[in-house]
Amino acid sequence: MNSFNLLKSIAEAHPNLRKSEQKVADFVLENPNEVIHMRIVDLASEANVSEPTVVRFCRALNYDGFQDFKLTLAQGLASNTNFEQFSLNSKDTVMEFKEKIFDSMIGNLLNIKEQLDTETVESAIDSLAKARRVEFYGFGASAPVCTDAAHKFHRLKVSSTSYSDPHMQAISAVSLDERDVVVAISQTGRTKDLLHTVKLVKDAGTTVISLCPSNTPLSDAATIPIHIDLEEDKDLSTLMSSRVLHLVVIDVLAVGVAMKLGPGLIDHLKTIKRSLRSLRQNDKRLPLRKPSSSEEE
Amino acid sequence: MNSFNLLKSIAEAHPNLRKSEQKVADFVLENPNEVIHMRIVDLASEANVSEPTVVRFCRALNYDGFQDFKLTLAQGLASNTNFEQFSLNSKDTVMEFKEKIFDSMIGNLLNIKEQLDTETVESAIDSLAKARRVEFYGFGASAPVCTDAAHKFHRLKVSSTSYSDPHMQAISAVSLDERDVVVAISQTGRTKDLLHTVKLVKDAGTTVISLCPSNTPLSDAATIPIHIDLEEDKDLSTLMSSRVLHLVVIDVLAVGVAMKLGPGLIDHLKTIKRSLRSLRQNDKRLPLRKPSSSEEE
DNA sequence: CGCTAGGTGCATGTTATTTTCAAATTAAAA
DNA sequence: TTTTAATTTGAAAATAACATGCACCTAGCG
Repeated sequence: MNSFNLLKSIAEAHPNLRKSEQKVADFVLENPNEVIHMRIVDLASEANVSEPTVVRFCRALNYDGFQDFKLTLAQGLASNTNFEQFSLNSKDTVMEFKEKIFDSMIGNLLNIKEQLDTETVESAIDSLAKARRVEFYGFGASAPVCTDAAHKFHRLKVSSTSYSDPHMQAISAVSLDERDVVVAISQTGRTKDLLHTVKLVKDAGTTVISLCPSNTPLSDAATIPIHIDLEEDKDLSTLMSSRVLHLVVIDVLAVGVAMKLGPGLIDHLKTIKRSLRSLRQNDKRLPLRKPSSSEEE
Repeated sequence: MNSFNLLKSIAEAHPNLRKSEQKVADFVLENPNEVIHMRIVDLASEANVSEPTVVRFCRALNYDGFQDFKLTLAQGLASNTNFEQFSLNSKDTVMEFKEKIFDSMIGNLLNIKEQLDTETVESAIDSLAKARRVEFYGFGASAPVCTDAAHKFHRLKVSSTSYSDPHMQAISAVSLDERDVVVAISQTGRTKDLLHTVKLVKDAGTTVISLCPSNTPLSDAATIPIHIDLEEDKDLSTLMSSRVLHLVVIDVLAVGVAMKLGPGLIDHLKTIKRSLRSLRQNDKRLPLRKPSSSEEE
């Protein structure tokens, strides 16, 4: 992902560059799309510097040379289909904010994909796979995430429930012990009631996996903290993205558990849909549909 | 997007190429990521052909020369970070399936972003903005989506509820009329109970927005059908993606409604978090945190 | 069997990139 | 202010990469 931020990193490095190198930097920042088709001579003359300076500029940014730089730039521009944070203007058309919302979602997914620590996820999967019971706790916007998670783990034949009521959580919490696992989900990592419940279950020796930003009370309290750090909230981005990110991370956990418990289970996720088929309405006039491409509602 | 299909187009052109050019093609197809950092000499020797052949190969594919080809290839690879459908092998490492799950999610988002019909979305937003009450109906995996949606619309001061119990749906359904809107969410578009409820509310003149695949009974029954068609289910992809896609589409609707009801509401989505602050735990030893970057749970 | 056309690689020419080194500029000290 | 050292910059040469012309080879056809 170093290419992803190339332009940004040029801008950052800008002050540390030499005067004539800055000229190059300026030109590149202004016309990145031209640059990738330019030869070093062209770029040098356009930026009013000599060719060696261009090379030095590339080296200063830790590239092997001009070619390497150009290649990386090209990649950056291609991948960088601005999956950036968005900010909504009240005069955006539907088309525009639709794009913005999707792009920012995608950008956040890309970030978390990079960020997600594999080892932490592995140990989370381990403990989930061994658990006697799994409970998901979360409030507000995280409540539906918990429901969904419990639903998913159920299919893996893992005994699981979700609670978004602090009393229910507390009641359930005291019945858990070291054989169980709690997954605490929070966008803030600072919800008092959730922290309270987590303290309860930790006292009983239960493993607590957290899904929340790092350096938060919840993250600190968890046995296995999975950090979900979004970029600073530009507008509504955080609001919308976190729950989706939580869902996707839970998908990763679920698949991991499924694979651990036996390859058959992966199929089990799929086969359940058959038992649900009777709940479905087939098209009346059409011949029988091809094996449905869908699954449980 | 011509770069997007570069590898594919090489494969297509393959039979039309000369024998030695095919050797080049084969090598490129097998090691695209190496190629972009190779010099023409390396590629030539790796593919066991001469350098001119490599150039001819590039020309045959309508590029100016080797450089041009390499650049385009690099771009293609960058954008094309195979956001393709995945298929899980039971021997995948955590790292591997993590990537697969995220990539397939991103791929699906990109697809739906393209696919989502702006006009349909606009009219959905219109009716939602005018509605007296909005109700979200869905079962199984779609139930949490409904809860989340209701939650979100609540913040827009739109009176909304979600039901994932067929009886509750039916009871509530008969109380609606043409001033109300129902959003029916389904991954299959064929859930009998949901179809039944939809029939009830349609009889009362209520607008029904559906989120489900096209050409399904639900989609046909809806007043405003929003089509969510995923690629044929490769493994678990559909299973995991649809609910996330539904959530994101609902985000789009919610933002649209917020913008329609008045720009203040966009802020309202954000300001609610203040009222929730008291539910949070601040770090005990640290000075007061900077204005929290988070929001309601 | 020989001829022709298309395909291939060698060797060379051309162009682009990198390095070297000296000039110039700037900063620092006297 | 002048001198000196250090850093920055560009000119030119060297190197490496790429493209092209041409000759050779192979295969297909008469």
